Amino acid sequence: MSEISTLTDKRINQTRRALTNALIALTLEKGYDAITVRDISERANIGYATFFRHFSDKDALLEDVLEGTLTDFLGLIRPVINDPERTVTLVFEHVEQTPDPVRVLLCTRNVSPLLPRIFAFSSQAMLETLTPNPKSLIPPEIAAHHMIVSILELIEWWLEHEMPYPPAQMGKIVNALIMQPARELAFLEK
Amino acid sequence: MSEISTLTDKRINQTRRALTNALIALTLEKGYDAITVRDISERANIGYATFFRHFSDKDALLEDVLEGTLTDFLGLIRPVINDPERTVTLVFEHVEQTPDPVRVLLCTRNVSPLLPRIFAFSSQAMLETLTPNPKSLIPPEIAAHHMIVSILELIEWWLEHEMPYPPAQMGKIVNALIMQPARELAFLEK
DNA sequence: TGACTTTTGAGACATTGTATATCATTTCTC
DNA sequence: GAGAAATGATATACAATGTCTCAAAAGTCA
Repeated sequence: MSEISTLTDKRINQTRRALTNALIALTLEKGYDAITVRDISERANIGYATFFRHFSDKDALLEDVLEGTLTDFLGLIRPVINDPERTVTLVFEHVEQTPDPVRVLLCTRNVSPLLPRIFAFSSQAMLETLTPNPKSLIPPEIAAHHMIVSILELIEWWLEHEMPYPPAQMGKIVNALIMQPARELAFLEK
Repeated sequence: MSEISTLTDKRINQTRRALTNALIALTLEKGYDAITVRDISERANIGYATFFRHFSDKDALLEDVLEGTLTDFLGLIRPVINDPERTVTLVFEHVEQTPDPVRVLLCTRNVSPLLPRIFAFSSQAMLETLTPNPKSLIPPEIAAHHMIVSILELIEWWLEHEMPYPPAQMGKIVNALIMQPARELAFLEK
Protein backbone atom coordinates (compact mmCIF):
# COMPACT_ATOMS: atom_id res chain seq x y z
CA MET A 1 0.00 0.00 0.00
CA SER A 2 2.24 2.67 1.29
CA GLU A 3 5.02 1.55 -1.05
CA ILE A 4 2.83 1.84 -4.10
CA SER A 5 1.14 5.04 -3.07
CA THR A 6 4.54 6.65 -2.54
CA LEU A 7 4.97 6.36 -6.28
CA THR A 8 1.44 7.09 -7.46
CA ASP A 9 -0.04 9.70 -5.13
CA LYS A 10 -0.76 12.74 -7.26
CA ARG A 11 0.10 15.11 -4.41
CA ILE A 12 3.64 13.79 -4.19
CA ASN A 13 4.30 14.15 -7.90
CA GLN A 14 2.77 17.59 -7.94
CA THR A 15 4.83 18.76 -4.97
CA ARG A 16 8.07 17.42 -6.36
CA ARG A 17 7.45 18.92 -9.78
CA ALA A 18 6.65 22.30 -8.23
CA LEU A 19 9.86 22.21 -6.17
CA THR A 20 11.92 21.20 -9.20
CA ASN A 21 10.53 24.01 -11.33
CA ALA A 22 11.04 26.51 -8.52
CA LEU A 23 14.67 25.47 -8.07
CA ILE A 24 15.40 25.83 -11.78
CA ALA A 25 13.67 29.20 -12.07
CA LEU A 26 15.27 30.67 -8.96
CA THR A 27 18.73 29.36 -9.80
CA LEU A 28 18.59 31.10 -13.16
CA GLU A 29 17.28 34.30 -11.56
CA LYS A 30 19.56 34.68 -8.54
CA GLY A 31 22.17 31.92 -8.73
CA TYR A 32 22.14 28.65 -6.85
CA ASP A 33 24.14 29.83 -3.85
CA ALA A 34 21.87 32.81 -3.24
CA ILE A 35 18.60 30.93 -2.95
CA THR A 36 17.27 29.41 0.27
CA VAL A 37 14.92 26.54 1.01
CA ARG A 38 12.36 29.16 2.03
CA ASP A 39 12.69 30.86 -1.37
CA ILE A 40 12.11 27.56 -3.12
CA SER A 41 9.10 26.53 -1.05
CA GLU A 42 7.48 29.94 -1.39
CA ARG A 43 7.97 30.02 -5.16
CA ALA A 44 6.53 26.51 -5.38
CA ASN A 45 3.59 27.38 -3.13
CA ILE A 46 4.60 24.60 -0.79
CA GLY A 47 4.89 24.70 3.00
CA TYR A 48 8.43 25.17 4.23
CA ALA A 49 8.44 21.98 6.30
CA THR A 50 7.01 20.03 3.38
CA PHE A 51 10.23 20.60 1.46
CA PHE A 52 12.11 18.40 3.92
CA ARG A 53 9.57 15.60 3.58
CA HIS A 54 10.82 15.19 -0.01
CA PHE A 55 14.47 16.24 0.03
CA SER A 56 16.97 16.27 2.87
CA ASP A 57 18.31 19.68 1.80
CA LYS A 58 18.76 22.04 -1.14
CA ASP A 59 21.61 20.00 -2.58
CA ALA A 60 19.49 16.83 -2.66
CA LEU A 61 16.87 18.58 -4.75
CA LEU A 62 19.60 19.79 -7.10
CA GLU A 63 20.98 16.27 -7.43
CA ASP A 64 17.52 15.07 -8.38
CA VAL A 65 17.25 17.68 -11.12
CA LEU A 66 20.74 17.04 -12.47
CA GLU A 67 20.29 13.29 -12.45
CA GLY A 68 17.22 13.60 -14.66
CA THR A 69 18.99 15.95 -17.02
CA LEU A 70 22.05 13.74 -17.37
CA THR A 71 19.98 10.59 -17.81
CA ASP A 72 18.19 12.29 -20.69
CA PHE A 73 21.53 13.06 -22.34
CA LEU A 74 22.92 9.56 -21.98
CA GLY A 75 19.76 8.00 -23.40
CA LEU A 76 19.88 10.43 -26.29
CA ILE A 77 23.44 9.77 -27.43
CA ARG A 78 23.74 6.06 -26.74
CA PRO A 79 22.23 4.90 -30.07
CA VAL A 80 24.48 7.10 -32.23
CA ILE A 81 27.66 7.09 -30.18
CA ASN A 82 29.82 6.13 -33.19
CA ASP A 83 28.77 9.06 -35.34
CA PRO A 84 30.36 12.13 -33.70
CA GLU A 85 28.69 14.80 -35.82
CA ARG A 86 25.25 13.27 -35.41
CA THR A 87 25.79 12.80 -31.66
CA VAL A 88 26.79 16.40 -31.16
CA THR A 89 23.90 17.66 -33.29
CA LEU A 90 21.41 15.65 -31.24
CA VAL A 91 22.88 17.03 -28.04
CA PHE A 92 22.56 20.62 -29.24
CA GLU A 93 18.99 19.96 -30.41
CA HIS A 94 18.16 18.66 -26.97
CA VAL A 95 19.73 21.69 -25.32
CA GLU A 96 17.71 23.92 -27.63
CA GLN A 97 14.48 22.26 -26.55
CA THR A 98 15.12 22.39 -22.79
CA PRO A 99 17.84 24.97 -22.14
CA ASP A 100 16.96 25.79 -18.54
CA PRO A 101 17.97 22.52 -16.85
CA VAL A 102 21.21 22.61 -18.86
CA ARG A 103 21.90 26.14 -17.67
CA VAL A 104 21.43 24.92 -14.11
CA LEU A 105 23.75 22.00 -14.78
CA LEU A 106 26.43 24.35 -16.07
CA CYS A 107 26.25 26.86 -13.24
CA THR A 108 26.31 24.18 -10.53
CA ARG A 109 29.24 22.25 -11.97
CA ASN A 110 31.23 22.36 -8.76
CA VAL A 111 28.37 21.71 -6.38
CA SER A 112 27.56 18.17 -7.41
CA PRO A 113 29.92 15.25 -8.02
CA LEU A 114 27.57 13.96 -10.71
CA LEU A 115 29.09 15.73 -13.71
CA PRO A 116 32.69 14.63 -13.01
CA ARG A 117 31.46 11.07 -12.70
CA ILE A 118 29.62 11.27 -16.01
CA PHE A 119 32.76 12.68 -17.60
CA ALA A 120 34.92 9.88 -16.27
CA PHE A 121 32.36 7.31 -17.39
CA SER A 122 32.05 8.79 -20.88
CA SER A 123 35.81 9.05 -21.33
CA GLN A 124 36.17 5.42 -20.33
CA ALA A 125 33.44 4.36 -22.78
CA MET A 126 35.16 6.27 -25.56
CA LEU A 127 38.53 4.67 -24.81
CA GLU A 128 36.96 1.23 -25.10
CA THR A 129 35.52 2.05 -28.52
CA LEU A 130 38.61 3.55 -30.18
CA THR A 131 42.09 2.11 -30.76
CA PRO A 132 44.91 4.34 -29.47
CA ASN A 133 47.74 5.12 -31.87
CA PRO A 134 50.90 3.91 -30.07
CA LYS A 135 53.06 6.35 -32.04
CA SER A 136 51.02 9.41 -31.10
CA LEU A 137 52.39 12.26 -29.06
CA ILE A 138 49.01 12.56 -27.39
CA PRO A 139 47.94 10.12 -24.64
CA PRO A 140 44.53 8.63 -25.46
CA GLU A 141 43.12 9.57 -22.03
CA ILE A 142 43.84 13.22 -22.75
CA ALA A 143 42.23 13.06 -26.18
CA ALA A 144 39.12 11.32 -24.83
CA HIS A 145 38.80 13.74 -21.93
CA HIS A 146 39.24 16.66 -24.27
CA MET A 147 36.47 15.49 -26.60
CA ILE A 148 33.98 15.07 -23.77
CA VAL A 149 34.70 18.23 -21.83
CA SER A 150 35.11 20.60 -24.76
CA ILE A 151 31.63 19.86 -26.01
CA LEU A 152 30.20 21.08 -22.74
CA GLU A 153 32.30 24.23 -22.99
CA LEU A 154 30.85 24.97 -26.42
CA ILE A 155 27.33 24.31 -25.18
CA GLU A 156 27.98 26.87 -22.47
CA TRP A 157 29.29 29.38 -25.00
CA TRP A 158 26.30 28.71 -27.25
CA LEU A 159 23.77 29.26 -24.46
CA GLU A 160 25.45 32.41 -23.21
CA HIS A 161 25.39 33.85 -26.71
CA GLU A 162 21.71 33.00 -27.21
CA MET A 163 22.22 30.06 -29.58
CA PRO A 164 23.43 32.04 -32.61
CA TYR A 165 23.87 28.97 -34.86
CA PRO A 166 21.49 26.03 -35.42
CA PRO A 167 22.29 22.65 -33.83
CA ALA A 168 23.28 21.07 -37.16
CA GLN A 169 25.92 23.76 -37.69
CA MET A 170 27.19 23.36 -34.14
CA GLY A 171 27.51 19.64 -34.88
CA LYS A 172 29.69 20.41 -37.91
CA ILE A 173 31.77 22.96 -35.98
CA VAL A 174 32.41 20.71 -32.99
CA ASN A 175 33.24 17.83 -35.27
CA ALA A 176 35.79 19.82 -37.25
CA LEU A 177 37.32 21.71 -34.32
CA ILE A 178 37.43 18.98 -31.69
CA MET A 179 36.37 15.47 -32.66
CA GLN A 180 38.25 15.04 -35.97
CA PRO A 181 41.58 16.45 -34.75
CA ALA A 182 41.48 14.41 -31.55
CA ARG A 183 40.66 11.20 -33.43
CA GLU A 184 43.27 11.74 -36.12
CA LEU A 185 46.01 12.69 -33.70
CA ALA A 186 45.52 10.12 -30.94
CA PHE A 187 43.73 7.13 -32.46
CA LEU A 188 44.09 4.79 -35.43
CA GLU A 189 41.67 5.09 -38.32
CA LYS A 190 38.44 3.31 -37.64
CA MET B 1 50.07 58.40 8.90
CA SER B 2 47.11 56.13 8.95
CA GLU B 3 47.16 55.82 5.18
CA ILE B 4 50.75 54.71 5.07
CA SER B 5 50.60 52.46 8.09
CA THR B 6 47.54 50.75 6.61
CA LEU B 7 49.84 49.48 3.91
CA THR B 8 52.98 48.84 5.93
CA ASP B 9 51.89 47.62 9.35
CA LYS B 10 53.33 44.14 9.73
CA ARG B 11 50.28 42.94 11.64
CA ILE B 12 48.00 43.61 8.68
CA ASN B 13 50.15 41.75 6.21
CA GLN B 14 50.59 38.88 8.61
CA THR B 15 46.86 38.61 9.27
CA ARG B 16 45.92 38.72 5.60
CA ARG B 17 48.53 36.15 4.66
CA ALA B 18 47.34 33.83 7.42
CA LEU B 19 43.73 34.16 6.25
CA THR B 20 44.72 33.56 2.64
CA ASN B 21 46.67 30.41 3.48
CA ALA B 22 43.85 29.15 5.69
CA LEU B 23 41.29 29.65 2.93
CA ILE B 24 43.40 27.75 0.40
CA ALA B 25 44.15 24.89 2.77
CA LEU B 26 40.57 24.49 3.98
CA THR B 27 39.09 24.76 0.50
CA LEU B 28 41.29 21.92 -0.68
CA GLU B 29 40.44 19.86 2.41
CA LYS B 30 36.68 20.28 2.66
CA GLY B 31 35.55 22.28 -0.37
CA TYR B 32 34.81 25.98 -0.51
CA ASP B 33 31.09 25.72 0.24
CA ALA B 34 31.65 23.63 3.35
CA ILE B 35 33.97 26.01 5.17
CA THR B 36 32.82 28.84 7.43
CA VAL B 37 34.38 32.13 8.44
CA ARG B 38 34.90 30.61 11.87
CA ASP B 39 36.81 27.68 10.32
CA ILE B 40 39.05 30.10 8.45
CA SER B 41 39.78 32.35 11.43
CA GLU B 42 40.50 29.39 13.70
CA ARG B 43 42.86 27.77 11.19
CA ALA B 44 44.61 31.11 10.76
CA ASN B 45 44.81 31.70 14.53
CA ILE B 46 42.93 34.95 14.07
CA GLY B 47 40.02 36.30 16.11
CA TYR B 48 36.64 35.76 14.47
CA ALA B 49 35.72 39.45 14.40
CA THR B 50 39.15 40.33 13.03
CA PHE B 51 38.26 38.52 9.80
CA PHE B 52 35.65 41.16 9.02
CA ARG B 53 38.11 43.98 9.59
CA HIS B 54 39.92 42.76 6.44
CA PHE B 55 37.24 41.21 4.24
CA SER B 56 33.52 41.83 4.12
CA ASP B 57 32.79 38.10 3.81
CA LYS B 58 34.17 34.76 2.70
CA ASP B 59 33.67 35.56 -0.98
CA ALA B 60 35.70 38.75 -0.71
CA LEU B 61 38.66 36.80 0.65
CA LEU B 62 38.31 34.34 -2.21
CA GLU B 63 38.24 37.18 -4.76
CA ASP B 64 41.47 38.48 -3.26
CA VAL B 65 43.15 35.10 -3.66
CA LEU B 66 41.88 34.56 -7.21
CA GLU B 67 42.84 38.04 -8.30
CA GLY B 68 46.44 37.43 -7.26
CA THR B 69 46.51 34.08 -9.00
CA LEU B 70 45.09 35.43 -12.26
CA THR B 71 47.36 38.46 -12.22
CA ASP B 72 50.34 36.11 -11.98
CA PHE B 73 49.12 34.21 -15.03
CA LEU B 74 48.54 37.27 -17.16
CA GLY B 75 51.97 38.69 -16.34
CA LEU B 76 53.52 35.34 -17.18
CA ILE B 77 52.05 34.90 -20.64
CA ARG B 78 51.99 38.47 -21.88
CA PRO B 79 55.61 38.49 -23.21
CA VAL B 80 55.22 35.27 -25.22
CA ILE B 81 51.59 35.52 -26.31
CA ASN B 82 52.45 34.86 -29.98
CA ASP B 83 54.18 31.55 -29.34
CA PRO B 84 51.40 29.13 -28.35
CA GLU B 85 53.56 26.18 -27.37
CA ARG B 86 55.87 28.31 -25.25
CA THR B 87 52.93 30.10 -23.64
CA VAL B 88 51.25 26.85 -22.67
CA THR B 89 54.49 25.39 -21.37
CA LEU B 90 55.08 28.42 -19.15
CA VAL B 91 51.56 28.16 -17.82
CA PHE B 92 52.00 24.51 -16.90
CA GLU B 93 55.36 25.26 -15.28
CA HIS B 94 53.70 27.93 -13.17
CA VAL B 95 50.92 25.54 -12.17
CA GLU B 96 53.54 22.97 -11.22
CA GLN B 97 55.23 25.44 -8.91
CA THR B 98 52.11 26.68 -7.11
CA PRO B 99 49.35 24.13 -7.70
CA ASP B 100 47.21 24.92 -4.66
CA PRO B 101 45.89 28.35 -5.65
CA VAL B 102 45.13 26.95 -9.10
CA ARG B 103 43.18 24.09 -7.58
CA VAL B 104 41.17 26.65 -5.64
CA LEU B 105 40.60 28.65 -8.81
CA LEU B 106 39.30 25.57 -10.59
CA CYS B 107 36.94 24.42 -7.86
CA THR B 108 35.44 27.89 -7.34
CA ARG B 109 34.86 28.57 -11.03
CA ASN B 110 31.20 29.40 -10.58
CA VAL B 111 31.53 31.38 -7.38
CA SER B 112 33.43 34.34 -8.73
CA PRO B 113 32.80 36.35 -11.91
CA LEU B 114 36.56 36.86 -12.26
CA LEU B 115 37.35 33.85 -14.41
CA PRO B 116 34.62 34.49 -17.00
CA ARG B 117 35.83 38.05 -17.31
CA ILE B 118 39.41 36.90 -17.86
CA PHE B 119 38.16 34.46 -20.48
CA ALA B 120 36.23 37.13 -22.34
CA PHE B 121 39.23 39.46 -22.17
CA SER B 122 41.67 36.83 -23.42
CA SER B 123 39.40 35.76 -26.27
CA GLN B 124 39.07 39.35 -27.35
CA ALA B 125 42.83 39.85 -27.25
CA MET B 126 43.31 36.74 -29.35
CA LEU B 127 40.78 37.89 -31.94
CA GLU B 128 42.64 41.17 -32.32
CA THR B 129 45.92 39.36 -32.97
CA LEU B 130 44.75 36.83 -35.57
CA THR B 131 43.04 37.28 -38.94
CA PRO B 132 39.82 35.30 -39.35
CA ASN B 133 39.47 33.16 -42.45
CA PRO B 134 36.25 34.39 -44.11
CA LYS B 135 35.76 31.04 -45.85
CA SER B 136 35.96 28.99 -42.67
CA LEU B 137 33.09 26.94 -41.36
CA ILE B 138 34.13 27.92 -37.85
CA PRO B 139 33.33 31.38 -36.43
CA PRO B 140 36.47 33.01 -35.05
CA GLU B 141 34.83 33.73 -31.68
CA ILE B 142 34.21 30.03 -31.20
CA ALA B 143 37.79 29.13 -32.12
CA ALA B 144 39.22 31.77 -29.78
CA HIS B 145 36.96 30.75 -26.93
CA HIS B 146 37.83 27.12 -27.48
CA MET B 147 41.57 27.77 -27.31
CA ILE B 148 41.31 29.68 -24.05
CA VAL B 149 38.88 27.44 -22.21
CA SER B 150 40.29 24.09 -23.28
CA ILE B 151 43.66 24.88 -21.81
CA LEU B 152 42.09 25.29 -18.40
CA GLU B 153 40.30 21.98 -18.84
CA LEU B 154 43.59 20.23 -19.53
CA ILE B 155 45.21 21.92 -16.53
CA GLU B 156 42.37 20.54 -14.43
CA TRP B 157 42.85 17.04 -15.86
CA TRP B 158 46.61 17.30 -15.30
CA LEU B 159 46.24 18.33 -11.65
CA GLU B 160 43.63 15.67 -10.91
CA HIS B 161 45.92 13.02 -12.36
CA GLU B 162 48.93 14.23 -10.36
CA MET B 163 50.79 15.89 -13.21
CA PRO B 164 51.79 12.71 -15.10
CA TYR B 165 53.66 14.54 -17.91
CA PRO B 166 56.19 17.40 -17.67
CA PRO B 167 55.10 20.94 -18.61
CA ALA B 168 57.08 20.90 -21.87
CA GLN B 169 55.20 17.83 -23.05
CA MET B 170 51.86 19.33 -22.01
CA GLY B 171 52.84 22.35 -24.12
CA LYS B 172 53.36 20.10 -27.15
CA ILE B 173 50.14 18.19 -26.52
CA VAL B 174 47.97 21.27 -26.10
CA ASN B 175 49.53 22.86 -29.14
CA ALA B 176 48.86 19.84 -31.36
CA LEU B 177 45.41 19.00 -30.01
CA ILE B 178 43.95 22.48 -29.60
CA MET B 179 45.96 25.45 -30.79
CA GLN B 180 47.12 24.25 -34.21
CA PRO B 181 43.75 22.85 -35.35
CA ALA B 182 41.90 25.96 -34.20
CA ARG B 183 44.35 28.28 -35.95
CA GLU B 184 44.42 26.30 -39.18
CA LEU B 185 40.64 25.90 -39.34
CA ALA B 186 39.46 29.36 -38.39
CA PHE B 187 42.28 31.81 -39.15
CA LEU B 188 44.54 32.71 -42.05
CA GLU B 189 48.19 31.74 -41.95
CA LYS B 190 50.23 34.21 -40.01
C1' DT C 1 63.82 53.87 24.45
C1' DG C 2 59.23 55.78 25.05
C1' DA C 3 54.87 58.09 23.68
C1' DC C 4 51.21 57.45 20.72
C1' DT C 5 48.48 55.02 17.35
C1' DT C 6 46.56 51.00 15.39
C1' DT C 7 45.39 46.33 15.36
C1' DT C 8 43.88 42.52 17.71
C1' DG C 9 41.18 39.19 20.84
C1' DA C 10 37.30 38.12 23.40
C1' DG C 11 32.74 38.30 24.23
C1' DA C 12 27.83 39.93 23.67
C1' DC C 13 24.16 40.56 20.44
C1' DA C 14 20.66 40.72 16.61
C1' DT C 15 19.59 38.42 12.44
C1' DT C 16 19.03 34.86 9.10
C1' DG C 17 18.73 30.22 7.53
C1' DT C 18 18.52 25.10 8.57
C1' DA C 19 16.27 21.09 10.13
C1' DT C 20 12.90 18.69 13.18
C1' DA C 21 8.50 17.91 15.60
C1' DT C 22 3.53 18.39 16.35
C1' DC C 23 -1.27 18.61 15.10
C1' DA C 24 -5.32 19.96 12.72
C1' DT C 25 -6.83 20.04 7.89
C1' DT C 26 -7.01 18.74 3.23
C1' DT C 27 -6.69 15.44 -0.38
C1' DC C 28 -5.95 11.12 -2.37
C1' DT C 29 -6.72 5.96 -2.76
C1' DC C 30 -9.49 2.03 -2.59
C1' DG D 1 -17.81 7.16 1.86
C1' DA D 2 -14.03 5.37 5.13
C1' DG D 3 -9.46 5.14 6.08
C1' DA D 4 -4.77 6.45 4.99
C1' DA D 5 -1.48 9.72 3.61
C1' DA D 6 0.26 14.22 2.56
C1' DT D 7 0.10 19.01 3.57
C1' DG D 8 0.12 23.71 6.01
C1' DA D 9 1.00 26.26 9.92
C1' DT D 10 3.44 26.91 13.86
C1' DA D 11 7.02 26.25 17.48
C1' DT D 12 11.66 25.20 18.55
C1' DA D 13 16.70 24.12 18.73
C1' DC D 14 20.70 25.12 16.46
C1' DA D 15 24.42 27.00 13.47
C1' DA D 16 26.49 30.73 11.02
C1' DT D 17 26.76 35.66 9.78
C1' DG D 18 27.95 40.26 10.63
C1' DT D 19 28.28 44.26 14.07
C1' DC D 20 29.77 46.35 18.28
C1' DT D 21 32.50 47.41 22.45
C1' DC D 22 36.54 47.58 25.31
C1' DA D 23 40.83 46.15 27.32
C1' DA D 24 45.31 44.26 25.89
C1' DA D 25 49.03 43.65 22.65
C1' DA D 26 51.99 45.11 19.02
C1' DG D 27 53.39 48.23 15.72
C1' DT D 28 55.24 53.06 14.19
C1' DC D 29 58.03 56.91 14.44
C1' DA D 30 60.49 60.51 16.85
